[in-house]
Amino acid sequence: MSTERRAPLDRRRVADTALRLLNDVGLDGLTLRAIARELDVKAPALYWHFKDKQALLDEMATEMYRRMVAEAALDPADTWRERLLKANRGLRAALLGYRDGAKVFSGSRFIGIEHAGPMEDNLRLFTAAGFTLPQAARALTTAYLYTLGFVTEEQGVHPLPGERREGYDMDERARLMADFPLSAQAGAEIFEDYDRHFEEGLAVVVEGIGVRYGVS
Amino acid sequence: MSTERRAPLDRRRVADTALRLLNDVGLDGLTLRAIARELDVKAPALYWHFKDKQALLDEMATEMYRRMVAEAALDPADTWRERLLKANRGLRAALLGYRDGAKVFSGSRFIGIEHAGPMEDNLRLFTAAGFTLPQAARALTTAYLYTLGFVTEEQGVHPLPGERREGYDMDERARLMADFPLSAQAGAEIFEDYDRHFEEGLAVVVEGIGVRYGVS
DNA sequence: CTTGACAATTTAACACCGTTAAGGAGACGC
DNA sequence: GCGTCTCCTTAACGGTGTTAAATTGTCAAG
Repeated sequence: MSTERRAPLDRRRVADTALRLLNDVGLDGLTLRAIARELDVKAPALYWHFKDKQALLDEMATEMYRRMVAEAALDPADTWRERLLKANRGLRAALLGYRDGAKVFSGSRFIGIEHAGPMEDNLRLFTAAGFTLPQAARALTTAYLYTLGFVTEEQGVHPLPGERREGYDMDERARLMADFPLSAQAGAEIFEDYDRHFEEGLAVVVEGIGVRYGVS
Repeated sequence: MSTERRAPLDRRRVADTALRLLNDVGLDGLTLRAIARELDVKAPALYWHFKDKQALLDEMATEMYRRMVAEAALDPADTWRERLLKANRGLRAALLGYRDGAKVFSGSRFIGIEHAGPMEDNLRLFTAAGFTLPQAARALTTAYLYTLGFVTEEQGVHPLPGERREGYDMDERARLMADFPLSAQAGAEIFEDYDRHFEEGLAVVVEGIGVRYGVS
């Protein structure tokens, strides 16, 4: 008689399912009822594991971070430049892995202290390379904020890699911009090849860090 | 008998009222019913002027932009460095002027082409300074994305200048971080003096642009 | 004047949302 | 066999964005 009882939920499993669902329905469609349905459970059951929806989103962001660090094995022999590039490329890739990933990430806070380990590694590497601690913190944060801003805008245009959001009619745009030739030309380029543009901006930031803090 | 009829609404007045209300109630509290109440009108009336709530938010973002450019009179004699600094300081100040300003701004799109004028000015100034057009576009965008990322995070901690959001208990943080001395020390500094940190990161970006594109 | 068209708004309703309160089923120690 | 604790369900509440239909005021044409 199939008295098999489903294993009880836990925070990680809920967050995992919610992250999977996120790619189908987006942040707007990510309702507690939809998540619960996916878990074969009713919505209020989630309140046993999370005090409110924000707590669930926090767990999701934390889970995203866990997967990110699990994927990018940091090489202790990295130069600070390599580390900065790898970390921010990895961050972008992780965020792009989920629809509205950047919004979820930047709208939430990590639970626990799991982020402190990699952070400590990075700070140690940077201070060893000649940065003072405040400089190291500023360098890492500045690059982090650039990446977050970049992906947030990117996902406004490309909800998932490959997909393009409606409302970006390039032909109409060109017509409206007739009186602004530079903007028209620049804009046409800006909305394409995000990979290259990300690298370009990241290189600018890295270069700026090296120059401003006198570290090579 | 006071047959005075209220002047009919228009998009700008609605956006203006909504922006004023935003500072009181935040993005979550900014409901159509609340905006309508403020305008002495019922919620569905707003649908005569906007096709949906996102269209209203787009108008709000556009209005924010209008006020920003109105405030920062651009000097055509600026060097590209001065222009980049002024523009991004102005952007940050404008976003900080509204609770959740960065979220509203980056979650919306401009209506019309009002942003093309200043953009054209900037591109002209940069190309005249020796940048190629793609370089100019990348330089401006990179700084813009840094600023947007910065203020987004900043407003996560300080909803309005001066106010501090709950849930950032620094003492408890210090205790949890006992095993990560560098992170603990860096974090303590990161969460303070946003003005200085913004300038620091912006200087890094500007410096990087100058070096990478070989313009001084 | 009356009539009709049009703009701007209200009233009423819908489906859905996050969240809470109360209770029930099963497992476990005493 | 009984109480306790965990985990979940059922039912409900107030609030949300949004739509359809009816209503009011304005103004031009006949």
